[in-house]
Amino acid sequence: MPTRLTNYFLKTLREDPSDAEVTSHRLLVRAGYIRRQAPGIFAWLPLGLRVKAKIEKVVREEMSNAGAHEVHFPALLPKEPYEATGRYVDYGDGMFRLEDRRGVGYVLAPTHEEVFTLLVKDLFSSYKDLPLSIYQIQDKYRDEARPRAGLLRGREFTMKDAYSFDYTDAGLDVSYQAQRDAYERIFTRLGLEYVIVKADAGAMGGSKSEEFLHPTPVGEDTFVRSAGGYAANVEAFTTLVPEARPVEGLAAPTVFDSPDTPTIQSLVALANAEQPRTDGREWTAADTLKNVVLAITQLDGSREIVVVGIPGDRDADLKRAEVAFQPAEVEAANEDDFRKHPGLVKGYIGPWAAARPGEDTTGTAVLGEKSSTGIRYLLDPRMVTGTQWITGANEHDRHVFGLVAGRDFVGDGFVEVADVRDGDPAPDGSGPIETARGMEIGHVFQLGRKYAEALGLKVLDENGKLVTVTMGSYGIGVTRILAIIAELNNDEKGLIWPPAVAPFDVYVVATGRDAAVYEAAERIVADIEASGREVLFDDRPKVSPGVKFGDAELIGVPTIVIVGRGVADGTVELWNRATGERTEVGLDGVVPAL
RNA sequence: CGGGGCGUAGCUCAGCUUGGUAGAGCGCUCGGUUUGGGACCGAGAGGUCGCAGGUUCGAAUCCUGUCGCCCCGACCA
Repeated sequence: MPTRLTNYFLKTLREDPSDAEVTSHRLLVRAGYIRRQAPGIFAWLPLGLRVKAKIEKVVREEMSNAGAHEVHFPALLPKEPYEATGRYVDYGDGMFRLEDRRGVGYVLAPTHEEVFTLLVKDLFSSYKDLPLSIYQIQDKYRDEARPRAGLLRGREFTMKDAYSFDYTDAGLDVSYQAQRDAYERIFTRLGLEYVIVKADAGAMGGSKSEEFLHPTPVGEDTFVRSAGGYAANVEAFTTLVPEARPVEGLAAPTVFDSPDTPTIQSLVALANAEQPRTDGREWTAADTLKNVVLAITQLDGSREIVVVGIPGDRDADLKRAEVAFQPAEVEAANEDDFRKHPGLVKGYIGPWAAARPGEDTTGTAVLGEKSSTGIRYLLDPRMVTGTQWITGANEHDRHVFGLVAGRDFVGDGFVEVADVRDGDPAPDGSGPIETARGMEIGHVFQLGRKYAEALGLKVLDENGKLVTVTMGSYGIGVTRILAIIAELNNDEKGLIWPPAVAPFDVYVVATGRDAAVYEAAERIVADIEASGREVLFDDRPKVSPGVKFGDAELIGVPTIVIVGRGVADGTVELWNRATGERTEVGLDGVVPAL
């Protein structure tokens, strides 16, 4: 049966909804695909549900090709499994938690690793049962601090999440690769440009992780790539570490007066005036060591002050810092923190100080484990042994020249906190990188044994030994993909769906009030349906042609058939929504022309 | 959580500065005309002006509080 507009649940809006800003949100609401229920939560209307189903169909076919089997879990789950893996706490405010009438705790699942693991544990106990890949397409819940941009970042969203179970690392590699390949096929079929980047495993835990990012200026992720093929999320980017250099023969550090040097620039200018280099080049900000004081708050609420040393020409990137210190929260130290640590002379912080302030050039460590302050000191990876730096002398209006890493100061370790720039070298030697923005549309993880360990998922191997299963988890944001496709395919008149995901194949418009037109339209609709295509039929009487054409364009079905004044001459028009091209065909010529 | 904006009819908004008991366009209902680009005429239905308190003879309008929504930032697998 054709879907007729006279009895469809659809109402288009003439004006943009006032609460929608981004294009996809605006058009999906205006064209009657979705309706907002609460911030970041949407109802799906018949048209929207159809598009969602088309995307899910592609995902299901490729999951099947990858050997994964579909299951379905509740979204409402007991909290215990999440407590067992620590995520009940680790997830923080991002997880919806609730209680039943007896006070028993539940969660609305943000992802389903725990319950998939427990289900496999329930049923499988032998290596002969593995490998196994199972998935579901289910709504996920995350209490986002600020949902925005309609479907692009909601609190409820549909996700395909797959999980693989292996008993060897090699097996996990194979399962991981199968999902990764499936993702490439899915995004290709959906016509979505993507970049696969090295990612940070984040709260999911585990080791190897890659993200599929759709490059777009409005994306929330920054990633880097080199011409030589390196690609990584900026949070997972690692610095190319220079070779250590010999310390022998390097001059001792010298302390100098440096009044009125509140900025790195003013310090560099002073350095060039006071102690110009002898090798012909000038001092630059990259020769200075900037010591940034961070406050790290662990999940249990304890607060620690950490100093990170980075090249003076760079800023600390708090997102990268969050990754480096996760799951702790990171912020810049406040005045209170400085009061509690008088050993840090604000504005003149350095890892080293002259033994007798204001005088000699023998010194002592100020930062790091065996230092006077005992404050943890982490260094940028570029600060290898033998590099020399200009930095604060821990005295007001005093700096120090020629402080040698590995000799005058030693960090408690290295940390990737400095910001990443266009032109930085890729860590694999594939050349300079450039940065770009992207929106995460898929993520593949090798979880390893974290979840199986925590929940006790073990199987007997060939030797009768109990081994812990190793897992992968693989997510695709179905509703986010839908929004991105809408974002990419539209014009000032409305949506323009790619055929693979369009809610219908053909949109038939009957115009005029001649009964013969409607009879002809009925026959054409029946013909098209008989050819196996889905038809949305605008059979509304008493609606003017302008309204009908406007709705057809807004809704965005790829092919529109106009049955109207041409019927008298035995013709109708085929209208290509994407190109705007219209062609006349005979009444019986519609199906062959499609 | 910080900054900004907004809550008035189903939708998009005006009215608020200067207090006098609520409007427009679209949509909806009925009758008629119209039918290839969001038609027209006529008659209607529809609103505790987010909520609570206060000032006042009188509050959509002024004051206080509160709730909600949107945007930017922080945050976010």
